[in-house]
Amino acid sequence: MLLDSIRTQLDTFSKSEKKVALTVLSSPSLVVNENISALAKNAQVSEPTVVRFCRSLGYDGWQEFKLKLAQSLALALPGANEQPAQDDLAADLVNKICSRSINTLLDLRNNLNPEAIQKALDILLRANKIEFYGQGTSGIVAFDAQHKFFRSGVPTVAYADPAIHSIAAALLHEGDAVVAISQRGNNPALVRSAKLARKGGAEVIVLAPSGTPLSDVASVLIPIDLVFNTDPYTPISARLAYLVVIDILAVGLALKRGPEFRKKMQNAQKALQEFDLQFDSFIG
Amino acid sequence: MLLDSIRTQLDTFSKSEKKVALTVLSSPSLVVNENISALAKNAQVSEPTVVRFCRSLGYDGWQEFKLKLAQSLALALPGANEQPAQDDLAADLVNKICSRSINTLLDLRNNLNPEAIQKALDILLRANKIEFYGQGTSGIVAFDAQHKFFRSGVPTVAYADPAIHSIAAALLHEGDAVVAISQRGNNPALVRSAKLARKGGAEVIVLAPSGTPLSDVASVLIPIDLVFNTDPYTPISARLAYLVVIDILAVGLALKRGPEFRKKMQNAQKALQEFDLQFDSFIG
DNA sequence: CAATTTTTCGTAGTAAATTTACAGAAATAA
DNA sequence: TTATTTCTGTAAATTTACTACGAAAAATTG
Repeated sequence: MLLDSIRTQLDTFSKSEKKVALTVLSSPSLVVNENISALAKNAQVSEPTVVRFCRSLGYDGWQEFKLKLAQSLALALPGANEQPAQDDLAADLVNKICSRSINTLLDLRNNLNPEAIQKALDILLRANKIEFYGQGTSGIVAFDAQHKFFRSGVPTVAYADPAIHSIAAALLHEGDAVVAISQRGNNPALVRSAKLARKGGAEVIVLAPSGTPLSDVASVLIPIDLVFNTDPYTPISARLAYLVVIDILAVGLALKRGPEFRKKMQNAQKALQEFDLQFDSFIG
Repeated sequence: MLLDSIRTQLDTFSKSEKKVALTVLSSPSLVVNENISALAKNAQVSEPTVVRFCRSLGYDGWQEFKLKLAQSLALALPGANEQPAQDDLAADLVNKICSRSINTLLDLRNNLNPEAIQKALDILLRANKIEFYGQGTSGIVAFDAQHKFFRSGVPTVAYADPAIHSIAAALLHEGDAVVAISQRGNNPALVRSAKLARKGGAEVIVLAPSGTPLSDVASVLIPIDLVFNTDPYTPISARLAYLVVIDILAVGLALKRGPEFRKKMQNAQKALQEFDLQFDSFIG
């Protein structure tokens, strides 16, 4: 969600740009229906400042920003932005959380940069070894990634412990790749490990919001600009976006590797089935 | 859908306007990304004709039309409107996998049984202790669940090892709850542990496809009937559905527990932030 | 079939909106 | 303080969208 992304980056803006940001957040639909001078007037800044604000967010200018905002607002499914209330029936809960998750992915689909994916895939394809680093929720994403890449026969590990991944990072060489995952992008241990990895000559693919400390040390940044919402009632649906990006990378790599991979994958499937059968007879 | 509306009105347009209409229909995204003169050139008409075309559709002019079209496209699933560029692997990949994931969740929203959720929540609310069992991919889901429920102050553990969870299951009593997660629903170890748990008096919530061995031993079944696709190129997006169901349960439980929970959650957030700061100064 | 009216459409010009260039102001560092 | 960098607004330039008008084409009528 674009608005979330603005909210997250609020502190990275300058004083005047922040005025613009707050105006946009307080009445986004007004922004979509008006032109740049109306917004400038509303935010009590000059028009160029509005343009600079748009650029800070990574857009070409006002035009593109307005368009993306309009799209983002259009995606807001009914109920998706409402907080589930206490007396909600289960049905309502199901609706709201599903809708919110769907929104997150719709948003991802519209904003995920294919070029970044392409670059990341190039690195992964050449890598001798792939390591996934993440902590907390992102640690789970890291393990999921490891699980998925491992199945396709690529040598991978995942670390969720800061002490461990900093050691691991120091041992990397040229030709190795790290995928650093963080939903807030400001985990100091992770930033440090990413730096270490790069110093050793490894490539670092970062999955994090743009404009964060972690994103700055990336060889390739895959920006995921969704809010890390601290409201406890809000499910951290951003995590879904991360998982889908991992899916994309895993499938992309598999496709690039071609038939060799397919065979390995089938073997893995087969091994799993045989295990089940054996186990079945074992336990009776 | 705006494009459909253009298609139906095709015959009401004049000759030149029809050219515009056909151009828009053949590559809508081009229209959204370009300006009026690009479209005019592409359709081989003059710019005012494009404006007239927009007016014929009932819009104020090009600006409004473009905005509405962009919104309309944001909502539509891609592939329906455009031919995916053959050489652009990354963009295609992003689209396909996102769309597939979105469809999975749309499907979930339509089919998830709220009554089952309600029953599961009742059990979880009463539970003294909650254990999550799952293996392989579902093991990651289990850990994710543990992570989420743990944060809300509910005593929970997650096991992904069959040997371990069968021991754990044997130790459960009345008042305890197990959430057994399986994407195929036929993992013998998991079925066995579920049976053990029930024998000890614990309630077992099952997340699995209906009609599977695991679903038969459930106190409450939350059926997730999505295809377990064995095609190695297909990401197992069913996993997303499981994660969202976990979200629903976690949020639902949090809501039922009310403000007491909210406080605990805030404390957890605070602890995390303080840890970051400490760690920051520690590593310099 | 010619004359007239109506509709369609492009050229050229206008108005508006967005963006750039630049310079002064504010903040930061030395 | 002074120097340097960063921010921000003014004003000018450019791009973009739109209007006015008239020519061509089509439709209507005598």
